[in-house]
Amino acid sequence: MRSFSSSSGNKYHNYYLRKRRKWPHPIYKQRWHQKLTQQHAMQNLKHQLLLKPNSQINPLTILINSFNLFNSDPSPNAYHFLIKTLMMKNSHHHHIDTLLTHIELNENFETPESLFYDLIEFYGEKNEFQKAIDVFFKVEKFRCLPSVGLLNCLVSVLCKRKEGLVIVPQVLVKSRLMNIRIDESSFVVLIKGLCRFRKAKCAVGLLCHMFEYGIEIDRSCFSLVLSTLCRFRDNVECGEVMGLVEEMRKLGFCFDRMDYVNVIRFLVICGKGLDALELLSEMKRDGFMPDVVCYTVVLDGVISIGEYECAERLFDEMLLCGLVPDISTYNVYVNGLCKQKKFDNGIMMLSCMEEIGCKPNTVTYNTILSAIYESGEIGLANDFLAQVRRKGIMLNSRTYEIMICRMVDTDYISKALDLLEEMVDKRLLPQSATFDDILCKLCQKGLVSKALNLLTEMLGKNVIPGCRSWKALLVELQIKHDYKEIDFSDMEITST
DNA sequence: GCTGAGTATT
Repeated sequence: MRSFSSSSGNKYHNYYLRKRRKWPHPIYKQRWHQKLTQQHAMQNLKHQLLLKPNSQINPLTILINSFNLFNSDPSPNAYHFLIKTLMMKNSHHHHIDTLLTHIELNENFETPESLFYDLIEFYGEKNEFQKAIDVFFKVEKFRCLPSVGLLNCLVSVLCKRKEGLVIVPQVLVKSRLMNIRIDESSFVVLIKGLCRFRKAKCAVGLLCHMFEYGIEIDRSCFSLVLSTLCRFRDNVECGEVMGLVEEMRKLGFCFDRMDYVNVIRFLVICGKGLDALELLSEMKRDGFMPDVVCYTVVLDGVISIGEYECAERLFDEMLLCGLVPDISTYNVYVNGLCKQKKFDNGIMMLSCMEEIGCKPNTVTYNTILSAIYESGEIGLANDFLAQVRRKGIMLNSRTYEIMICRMVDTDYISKALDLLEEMVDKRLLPQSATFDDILCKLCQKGLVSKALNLLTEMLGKNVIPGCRSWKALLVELQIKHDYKEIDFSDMEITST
């Protein structure tokens, strides 16, 4: 009772009366009737399509007949439905054009934009970009007023492939004739497309344009461009990348945690460990607490440029912050010790790591092993290797490659051959470079028949040498024999 | 609230 007399109840009551007065009974009823017949016709259409899915009858005829049966005109929805059905059938695509021509010339309804969204995406998936573009520029002939959303749909379809991306500027220029105002979302689509193809520099250009035209720039867009810039460089020098980054910051882009990490990693890759360290400080000042991964990246950066004291300080700082170094952090740290030839400290670190529950892995052992080999202390290297083997640590292909490389360098070719065999027996695939090292050495020493034997054996195990080997073999064989006399028959390559 | 897309051997 109370709700009936409430103001909201009255409002609805009045509204209902108004509606009834505005639309007299008969028309209302007529509309309702029209809707119902269209529904029946639609059902009939669906039934017909289901009944004869591979019918040779023109789908347009089926459509018209279905609606004629109920004394009604085909609705835009019916066309849309039929076209969508045809899209799903590979052999029926050619009927789509017939239907479109019919809508264009023989119908007079305003075609819903959703049909064109579907069409553009459909042609996009088939990589028929020109057809997608044609559809877009013809929508007005279908009495449809295209929105910026449809343009964005077309642009995003084009941005899926490089050959589409290059047509986008022309499409945008032409779309101005249709009175479509591109907005923030259009720029986002474009920037995403550019970043997909690593065109970070162009993307920065677009950001600047957006800024000039006062279009609001979403920070995720900035972040995407930044990470693309840092990851793929777009053939740009480190300094130029940093210049672009600076430009973005001038446009008002504030780094968040991940943005800092991306730029820091980039600086490390460029060999600018100290700049990375500086940015780490800035990150902290900005209120972002670096995590273990971030510290590890910077630690790696300063170690690779030989700033070992810096590295020590950074490591301590990380511990003071309460962060727990992980295996990668320790590996980077051990690498630093090894670079300083502090092998004993490195080996001591192994037991420390065990104690604190961060077991060294193959990377840790490889780091130490290869550093000792490199230093020329073969005795120490062999002792260490024996220790590692005793512990039952799994050696990986990298370990073998370190050892083989060293044996080849120090002319212990038979030892290298043993290691290669052991490696292959353990089903570890040597890189072609490692195989090349041995083969070239054999050729160099004039042991061509041995090289050929090894080649045959390895090819049998599906290990393929690189071009360095082939070159060395050909050179050697050419010197010793006439080219045509060589019998390659037992070295036939069956797989590549 | 938020953390994500990021780390180690040449």
